[in-house]
Amino acid sequence: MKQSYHHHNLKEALIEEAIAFLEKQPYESITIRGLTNLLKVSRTAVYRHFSSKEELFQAVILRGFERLKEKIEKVYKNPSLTIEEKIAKIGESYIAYALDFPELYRLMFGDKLKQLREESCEIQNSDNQCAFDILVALVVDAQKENIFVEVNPMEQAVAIWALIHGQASLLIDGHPMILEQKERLIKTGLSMIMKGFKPTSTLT
Amino acid sequence: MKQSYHHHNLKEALIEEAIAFLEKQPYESITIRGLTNLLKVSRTAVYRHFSSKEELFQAVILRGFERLKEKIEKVYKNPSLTIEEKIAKIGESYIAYALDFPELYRLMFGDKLKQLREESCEIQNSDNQCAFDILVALVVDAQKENIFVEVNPMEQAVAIWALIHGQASLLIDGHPMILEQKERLIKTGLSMIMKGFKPTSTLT
DNA sequence: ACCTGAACACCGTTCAAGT
DNA sequence: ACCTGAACACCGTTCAAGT
Repeated sequence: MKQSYHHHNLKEALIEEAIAFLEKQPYESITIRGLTNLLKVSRTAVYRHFSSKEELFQAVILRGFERLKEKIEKVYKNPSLTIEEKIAKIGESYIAYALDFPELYRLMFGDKLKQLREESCEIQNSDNQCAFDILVALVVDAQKENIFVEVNPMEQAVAIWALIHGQASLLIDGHPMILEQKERLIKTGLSMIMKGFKPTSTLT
Repeated sequence: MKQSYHHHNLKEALIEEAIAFLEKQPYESITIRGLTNLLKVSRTAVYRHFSSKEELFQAVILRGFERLKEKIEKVYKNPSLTIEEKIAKIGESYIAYALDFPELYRLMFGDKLKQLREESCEIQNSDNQCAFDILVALVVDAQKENIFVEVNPMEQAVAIWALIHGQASLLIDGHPMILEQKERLIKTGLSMIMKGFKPTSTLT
């Protein structure tokens, strides 16, 4: 079992352990010494797989985006859901993810190394989409069914993303009062999206 | 001139210099040695005014919130603006502030010491309001003039705040593409707020 | 209300030398 | 593909002793 680290598992084990650490302490206070001690390897072993602490956590961030994308994709590809339900459920899933892994989420959307974030889509299989691309596709669907007014889908997608991301951020880092009202806030946000983009609402 | 630091200005100078540093480098890479070298004081002089680096930056965060509040308050109290204009202009000002001082903004809304953030209102003069309170007041005004549907003003205020904050975050840390579309994104976000909350839009 | 200078514990990272 | 052990530069912070 310990032998396994000697062959091909250490890289993976480091990423998984780093994610586990992030659930208990912030990025800044995680040390390579602490990580390696827990994995029972030497501190220098990290440098066989990553050139620096930062590069290790780039891999962690990438993993975080992959998982978020999988979660969202699962909702998008669920054939039993209407488009309205998908929009609602993707928002909920997204926010749930942020609340489940707050420090990982902070790292993903913080400012530590954005170069990699731009790559993060191309790294994946060529038939895959970014989490954002899924949202854009959903907006296009909504426009086709006349649920959303027909403007540039990217703009609507970014606005929705900003709202959800903002809600997630405020729930994680904001005033405790906000967290108490979680359910109602999600509902209000959703109603803001739906009625705001609905073409029948344009009689002033 | 140098004498002034010996009397009462060092605390203030440290805060101002720290904010200036934040415009050029991230919080993590700012060192107390670098700060004090530039101010021509000894490294240990900081501890006459702050018990730690963290406490110094708590003061910086507080200053950041004060300035943001002033900026928003100025718009709110401008009698020549309609409520719609105020909503639009507060959003723009807020986002402009985040783009002008990205690292300060990250610090303000990151997770470094939220204890102080909860105090940040009470520390100010008793006749003052939080930036958020101003937004709530504006929402109440909008409800009175029938621009917004009458639900709990807090919920609408948080939803708006989340959207603006999310936009600011994505503009600062997101894909460069988003920054290029800044003007249109702000416009789309505003339209999402207005039409979404507008009571006349409720015919499905 | 500052100064100097030395020291401490703790980092990430490097290197030499092993298996 | 790991190990040990020593070392380096750089932190925040503390302390003793000054003015």
